Amino acid sequence: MKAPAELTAKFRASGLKVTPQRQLLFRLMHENKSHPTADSLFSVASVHMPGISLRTVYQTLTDLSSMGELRLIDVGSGATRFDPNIDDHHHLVCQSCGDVRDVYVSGSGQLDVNELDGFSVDTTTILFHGLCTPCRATQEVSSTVAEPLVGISKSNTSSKNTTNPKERMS
Amino acid sequence: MKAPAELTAKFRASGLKVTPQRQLLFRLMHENKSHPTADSLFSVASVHMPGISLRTVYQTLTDLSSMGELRLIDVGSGATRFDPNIDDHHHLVCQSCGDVRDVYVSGSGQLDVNELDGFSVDTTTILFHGLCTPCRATQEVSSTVAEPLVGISKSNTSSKNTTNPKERMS
DNA sequence: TTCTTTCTTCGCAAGACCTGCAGATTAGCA
DNA sequence: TGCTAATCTGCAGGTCTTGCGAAGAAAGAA
Ligand SMILES: [Mn+2]
Ligand SMILES: [Mn+2]
Ligand SMILES: [Zn+2]
Ligand SMILES: [Zn+2]
Repeated sequence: MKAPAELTAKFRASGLKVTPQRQLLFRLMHENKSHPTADSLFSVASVHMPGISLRTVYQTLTDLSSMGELRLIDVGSGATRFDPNIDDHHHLVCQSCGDVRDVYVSGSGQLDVNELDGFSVDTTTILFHGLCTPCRATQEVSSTVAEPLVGISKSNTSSKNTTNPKERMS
Repeated sequence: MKAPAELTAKFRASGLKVTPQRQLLFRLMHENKSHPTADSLFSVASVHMPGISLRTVYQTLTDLSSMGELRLIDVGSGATRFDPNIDDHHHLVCQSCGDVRDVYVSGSGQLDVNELDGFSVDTTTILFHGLCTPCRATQEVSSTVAEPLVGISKSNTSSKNTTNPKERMS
C-alpha cells in the first residue's frame, strides 16, 4: 500500500474525496503488519477518532482493495483480514492465537500439479497453519492429555473466533 | 470418507445412533467430489427426504469431521465446504463459477520458506484460483472491454456468492 | 468567502452463515 | 414391548458484512 500522501493524490485523481476518516485509515494501515480485521481496525481508529463508524472502515478498506492497494486475506477465522503488503507473499497462521504473519515462499511457481486439464491458474494462495513461538511454549507446559482422535467432542476446542484481534493491533 | 456401511459400524461403535437422516447423508457424501456446502447438501438431501432439517445436515457434517471422515474446506466464498476426500490434497477454485476441484501437488513439502523463526508448521493449505475450462471459454467471448485498474467499481463483479452450489451437486 | 454539487459518513436494517437450545421423537437394547 | 439416551427439528441468537438513505462535508466555481 502506498504512503498516505500518495493515496491522497490517488484518491483525488480518481474523483474521490479525502476525508479525515480516510486519512486516519491510510495512516493506520500504512506498513501495518498485523493483518487486522475491519473490526479490530475500527477499534484502533475509534481511539484516534471517536465516532468513526465501522461502516466507514469497511467502506474505505473496500475502496483501497478495489484500487489494488490492499489485499484481502481469508485465513478461515471468520472475518476477512486486510493486508497493506501487496507483494507476492503468503501467510503463517497460528492455530492457537490466530496471529497472521507474512512469509515469502520461493518455488511456489514450480509446484508440480497433476491433472490441471484445462484449468488455468491465476493466483496461488498458501496458508501455513501451525504454532507461533509464544504459543508453542504455552502448549508444551499444558500438554498432558491428548485429544481423542475419534469421538464427537461437543465442546469446541478450536481457536476459531476465540482470539481477539483488537488486542493484537500495532 | 468411509463407505456408508463402515460409517454405520463406526457410529454405533462410538455410541452414536444410525438414523435415516445420517444414512442418507453418508450416501450423499460418499465419493462426492463437488465439495458441497451444508446448504447445497441440504437441498439435495431434501429431495430424497423431504422435511430433513438444515440443522441436522450441519450436525452430521460436524460429527463426520470430528471423526476425521470429512475435511472442512474454506475457499473464501462464505460457506464452509465439506470434503469426503481426506487424502493429502489441495484445491483448484474457479473464480467465475465457484467450482472446487481436487488437485494433487508434489513438492509442497519442499517449499522454501524464509524467516520461519520459531513458527512450527503443522499443515499447509494451497488454493489455486483461476478459471475452469467452461468458464474460460465464456470469458474469451465476452472479453472486449477490460476492467479499469484504478477506480472504485460499485457494481460488484466478483463471483463471491453469485454461484449457486445447489446446482452443481452430483 | 460563499455557493453548489457530488461524494461520504453514519446508523440501522437486513442478509448470509452458523450454533445454542429444548421439546418432541426415535434408535438400540433388555 | 418398554425404557432411556441420543437425535431431530424449528427457531432464536450470534457474527460478519452489505444495502440504504438522510444528514453532512470536501472540492471546485463564482
Ligand atoms: Mn501479509
Ligand atoms: Mn477436495
Ligand atoms: Zn500463537
Ligand atoms: Zn468455472
